[in-house]
Amino acid sequence: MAKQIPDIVIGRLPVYLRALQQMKQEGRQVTSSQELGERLGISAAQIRKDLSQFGEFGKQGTGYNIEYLANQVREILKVNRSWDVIIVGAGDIGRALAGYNGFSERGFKIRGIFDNNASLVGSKQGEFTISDSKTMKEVIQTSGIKIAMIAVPAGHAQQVADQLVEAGIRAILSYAPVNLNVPAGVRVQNIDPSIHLQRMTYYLE
Amino acid sequence: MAKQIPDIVIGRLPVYLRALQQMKQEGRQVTSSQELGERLGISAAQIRKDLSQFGEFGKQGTGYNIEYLANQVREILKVNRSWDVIIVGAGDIGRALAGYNGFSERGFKIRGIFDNNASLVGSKQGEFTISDSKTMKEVIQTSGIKIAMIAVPAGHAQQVADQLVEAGIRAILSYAPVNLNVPAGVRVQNIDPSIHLQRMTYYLE
DNA sequence: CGTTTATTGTGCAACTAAACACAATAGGGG
DNA sequence: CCCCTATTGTGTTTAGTTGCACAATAAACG
Repeated sequence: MAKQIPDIVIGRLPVYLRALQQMKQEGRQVTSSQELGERLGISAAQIRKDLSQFGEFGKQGTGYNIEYLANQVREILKVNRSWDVIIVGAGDIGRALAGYNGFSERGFKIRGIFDNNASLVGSKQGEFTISDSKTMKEVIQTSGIKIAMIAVPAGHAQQVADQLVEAGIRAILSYAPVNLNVPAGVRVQNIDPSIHLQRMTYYLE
Repeated sequence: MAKQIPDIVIGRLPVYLRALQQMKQEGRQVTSSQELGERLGISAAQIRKDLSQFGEFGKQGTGYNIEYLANQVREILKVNRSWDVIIVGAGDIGRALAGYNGFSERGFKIRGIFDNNASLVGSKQGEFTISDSKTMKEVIQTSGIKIAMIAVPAGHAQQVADQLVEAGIRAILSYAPVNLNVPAGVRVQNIDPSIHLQRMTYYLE
């Protein structure tokens, strides 16, 4: 088996990719580890070493072709294709996620939004109709969906996560401000604005 | 000067605090590094070592008093008081943030929401009235606000960040999917759902 | 009041990550 | 075609982080 890549390296690749996509949109053709590093506040050596884990993508003296490198990183991250995603919870956050058009160009397609509140089920939310949570499992399994975003109140999140995992979900992005416990093999990422803010207050004043 | 605490340790403290607050709400009085670690998927030794950077908060044989430890962590993170925060951008995300009641019990108070779209200015958003971005600087300076959340389109985020920093903001939580460049002494945290999702797809399939 | 159990705080060892520094070399200019 | 400049990929070194293991000790129990 190939050498195990550190997760911290994987975590930086999406940031590199976002910067490359932006450079491309600016009409740029090539860049260097140094320029990329300056934009991102990361050392050039680290960028080179991260990329070298996966192959040789640059040219000495010249740097990296932006489009080529972006495609290589997409391939590494497996976002050179489109992943189906569902949203659970049609409150403010769920609806904001459903209305966000940034997913498609980054490798994701929203396939549905679910809620267990009967008064919301059936109503339109942008291009989506809110579905009953009871139908979630069937949708996940018939479409083979592997990724879900949880946007339900903290008190329901663990129960929702359990249902999702049981239905076959393998990656969860949770907006609920609680720690989720999931079996090995299921990945979880958390977004909790208070946590992010508290991480900065230590340094203030 | 006291020993420099690693940022990675600071980053775990809010997670510990959230778990402690939850335990308290469950009516619990004491816990141990082991129990906390199991809940959070972190080794007990790491939790003990992290906390030991700041003092001795536990009792051998017994563990930690939950309320006491939570208060100590709040003090370390400087969230044993309330920080004023403003929101810039009154789109879906800005409005969801304005309507979220989770901030107050975690040390933050939303002081205003700003947008430069004249057709939004003046309209009510929950308990807040959307203000014109032109008035932002004055509000920041007269109230001495240090923290802002950016929820504007990617193309405007850098410019908004520049204005905020110039007005005196020292910590920014950005929901815009771009890298912000800020001077030393200003902290930035980014929330970009695509980045979080792309960090997981590597491990799928 | 001694024994047992649980659990902390920490020195040290092991591991992981970042930075340094340089040989190799692509491409441009004369 | 040779020299110069820019820049990669990587071996080595340095720095940072985590885990191990245990002495110290608090509390419970008989």
